[in-house]
Amino acid sequence: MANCMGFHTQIASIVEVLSNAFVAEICKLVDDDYAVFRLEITQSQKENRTLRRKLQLLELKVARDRVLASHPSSVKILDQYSVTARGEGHLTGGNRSVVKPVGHNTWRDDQLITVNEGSGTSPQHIIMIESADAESAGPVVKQERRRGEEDPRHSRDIETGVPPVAMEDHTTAPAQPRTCHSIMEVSGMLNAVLKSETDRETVKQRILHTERLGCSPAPGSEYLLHDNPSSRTVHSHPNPSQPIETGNDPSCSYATEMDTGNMLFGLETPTDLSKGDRNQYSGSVYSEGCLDKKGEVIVVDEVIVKVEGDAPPTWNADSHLGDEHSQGRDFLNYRDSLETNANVVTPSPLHALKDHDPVSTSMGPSDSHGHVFFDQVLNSNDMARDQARRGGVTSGGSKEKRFLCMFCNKGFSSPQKVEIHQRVHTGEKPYSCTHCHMRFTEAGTLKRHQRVHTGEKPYNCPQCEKRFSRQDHLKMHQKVHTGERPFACTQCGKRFSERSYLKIHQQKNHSTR
DNA sequence: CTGGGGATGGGGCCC
DNA sequence: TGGGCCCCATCCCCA
Repeated sequence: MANCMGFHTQIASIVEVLSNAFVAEICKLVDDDYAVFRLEITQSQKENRTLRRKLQLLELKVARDRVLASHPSSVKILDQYSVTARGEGHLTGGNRSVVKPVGHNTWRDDQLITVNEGSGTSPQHIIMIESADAESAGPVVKQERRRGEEDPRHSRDIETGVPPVAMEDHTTAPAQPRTCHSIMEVSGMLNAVLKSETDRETVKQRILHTERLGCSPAPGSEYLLHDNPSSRTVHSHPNPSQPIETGNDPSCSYATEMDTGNMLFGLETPTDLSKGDRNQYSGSVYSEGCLDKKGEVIVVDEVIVKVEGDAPPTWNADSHLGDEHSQGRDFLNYRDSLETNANVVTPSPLHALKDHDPVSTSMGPSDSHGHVFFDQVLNSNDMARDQARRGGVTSGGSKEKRFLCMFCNKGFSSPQKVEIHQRVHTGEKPYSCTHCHMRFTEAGTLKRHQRVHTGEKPYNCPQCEKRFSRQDHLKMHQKVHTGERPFACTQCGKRFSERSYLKIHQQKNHSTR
């Protein structure tokens, strides 16, 4: 019996040893395969980066060709294949960008946009704007981007003249907000260099944070960019008082820090946080196809093309509209129209702003050449259309609208209104429904929504006793009884009670595409 | 199956 | 702040 027990003990120990060896072998195999797999992933990522660079190069060439074709004498394009050595005071790491000081709020001939890519091996491109009359050339938007080596999502930065301490190591500090940078220098219209910061905080909805960097608006500018105090954060610059390389420019300095990671161009949808959200931004949040401002400066990825005179802007939509989201179609149409008629400024819905923009026109004669830049935040052509149909950016109110949206420059009469409006761009939705996952930008919208849950329908049709939760729906419904069909199809004359019906009808029956 | 049309709900803005 | 208004997208029903 004792022998039997000992035998069993030996058997058990042998089985254990064998099983351990087996497990160890499996682990080894898994580790080996994992290493191979990781190696393959790394190689694939490298290939992706290489292809991406090639794609960018092609895009740049296309853009350059277009610019040269339209303005052979006014644009000088340089290719820079070497990384300029930077001094101690500059950012290190081989992937910084430098913004030349803006001396007099105007773009001078000798001012370069230098975009240095990290490896120093990929071609660099500088478009040097030559203006026959730089002082009158109007505002110029310069935008810089930096693409890092490890992860482009974390790699955008600006040359601020401060030590690189501000850079965050996102790989070692994942809790840190991901911060990417770009800069828009706006000179002319606001006499200001704008700096805003997109700071992907975990708090709330990745609200764009903005801060003003220690400069007051130029004396000539009576308009203020509203800085939402609720979303203001401390900038990561170690020395906030240290100005950006703007020299003694009395203008106001902002920088826009963008996360380029999860998007081609723009921000992630803010409703990523609430994945179930059926959000209208879902189709438009990546849409960069909104030219909020008139003008002749086109940002083409890493290239800034300034188009002078009344010549139409040319831009490379392919690099940004790969998915052709619905909201970007206007831009594609816009580009198409430009390509087919290179000398006519197409009456794009975006250009509608141009003619109805009291802000722009009130900026003084120096703004005769306005801006065209992509609102890289939640830019929606719907907004542009809204603005256009409401008569422009400041849409004709009698009140003075001194408080400008930092994203689209639309004017509002109070900072609170700007704050609410800016939620359009930031995606902030502070009001959440207690009955469902829906979130809203305004309290009134939430209240209205909650009737869905309560079933409250205070508006009843006097003709049919049908009840509605909203008055505008009742009003719409009453067209059924009145037979009112104010929207007529221009092609076939068919009339509809709602504009959206007409639109659908035209899309289905008279669409040219 | 398709298009028209009604209903519904969210977004945004003005007052 | 809330009401009103308009826009838009979507769902559903019906001819």
